[in-house]
Amino acid sequence: MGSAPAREGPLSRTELFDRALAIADAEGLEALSMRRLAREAGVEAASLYHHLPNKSALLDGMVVRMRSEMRLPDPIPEDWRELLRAIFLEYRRVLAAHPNLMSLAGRRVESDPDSGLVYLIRQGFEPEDAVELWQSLLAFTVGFSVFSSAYAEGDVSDLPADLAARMSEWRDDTCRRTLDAIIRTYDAGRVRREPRSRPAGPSKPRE
Amino acid sequence: MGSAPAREGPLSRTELFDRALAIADAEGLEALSMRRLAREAGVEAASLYHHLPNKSALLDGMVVRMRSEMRLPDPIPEDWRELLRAIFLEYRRVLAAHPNLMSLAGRRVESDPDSGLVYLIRQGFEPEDAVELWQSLLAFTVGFSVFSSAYAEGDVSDLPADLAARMSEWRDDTCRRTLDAIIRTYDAGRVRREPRSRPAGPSKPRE
DNA sequence: TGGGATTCCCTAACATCGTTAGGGTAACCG
DNA sequence: CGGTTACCCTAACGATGTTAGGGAATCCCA
Repeated sequence: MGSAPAREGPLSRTELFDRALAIADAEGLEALSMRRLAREAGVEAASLYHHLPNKSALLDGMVVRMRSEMRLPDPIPEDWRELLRAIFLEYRRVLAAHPNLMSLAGRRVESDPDSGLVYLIRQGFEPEDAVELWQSLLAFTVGFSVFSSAYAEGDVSDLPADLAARMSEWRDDTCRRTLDAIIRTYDAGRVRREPRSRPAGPSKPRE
Repeated sequence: MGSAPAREGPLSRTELFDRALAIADAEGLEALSMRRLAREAGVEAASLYHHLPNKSALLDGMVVRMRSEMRLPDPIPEDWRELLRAIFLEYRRVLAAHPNLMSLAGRRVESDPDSGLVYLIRQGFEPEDAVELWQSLLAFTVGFSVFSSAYAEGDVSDLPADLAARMSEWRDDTCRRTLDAIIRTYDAGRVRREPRSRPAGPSKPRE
């Protein structure tokens, strides 16, 4: 695995994050040690501590680095429901692309991408509703991604064999279907401030 | 912290799981080492390996032990929607009671409590729908619990202060509200096999 | 009843881990 | 020119999971 044992310039934090991510992707999180990362970077382990306070900061950086891989469709969808779906399906895609990082998925880290939140509010959501919707989508997406990664794939108990098999598949369809369910329900149940865009059916009041 | 340094009988796996859970609850997962557990059990570290193949098996056992704390209301709710809600709210309660185990919450382990699945099917769910509903509820519940635990509570970026504050609260209301949203949507959208119980509105076919 | 096998614990040790202390060299800046 | 900083080094500390090998007690069967 490419590691030039002779360096020229000094290291940078982002280089370390990249290399760490590569190691974890290729061989799992438990293969990522400070010594291993140092070797890969052509440096001794102790030198890393001039760039990082500790290993936890390294993991944080990897999570941020991973999230930065999110890409949204170029003409951003006009309909906010579609946008939300795009955001969280994309989040799932990125998480699924790094299954070895799944155990870090719940790790909260500075500058979460919640600028989408203010967008929701600008779309006429009451802040309370917007927060609940955002939290729900985030929780579901992360949870679903964790389960769909092979992260400790145990046997599925003593169900009828076909059910057991189906139960260990975590399909994109299911994820999308439930994301839609959450979005639509919160759309229908929210307190409107400024009416907006399309018909959207009779908004039956919540409860 | 109760640890009788002198043993009489031999250890049992369940005793080890109990003690391990106690340690993790009290001082966090990183305080739980094989040596520490051994000391707590009045035994030397190597002896543990006569009862457990490795530490991973210990963690598995702790997860099972934790799940066994789930209790359902004694007269089991007749309405299956209410039952589902009870099951997953209870799961959340148990998870929240062991915040230090949150990073293990995604760990799949033998004999998951999916006997509820066959119950759903017996209630007239198509197996496909039942699996998707179960997976969705499970994913959301675990995800929400992970986020609501303080598991690495970072700053909440640069939102307006009130929003940021609200965003780091993960309320039971929200959990229940979204669980209901998922349950209701799958109820309305499912393919019925034997008609059952209440009116429930026109079942518009999925997609 | 005797004796081998099994159960259960021990002491020691291995490699590896995150992290810190302290020193050296080169570059930069006044 | 001289001091400070940036960056890397070697060496070591304490702790981790795990294995090897041995010893005592207990059980089971001839």
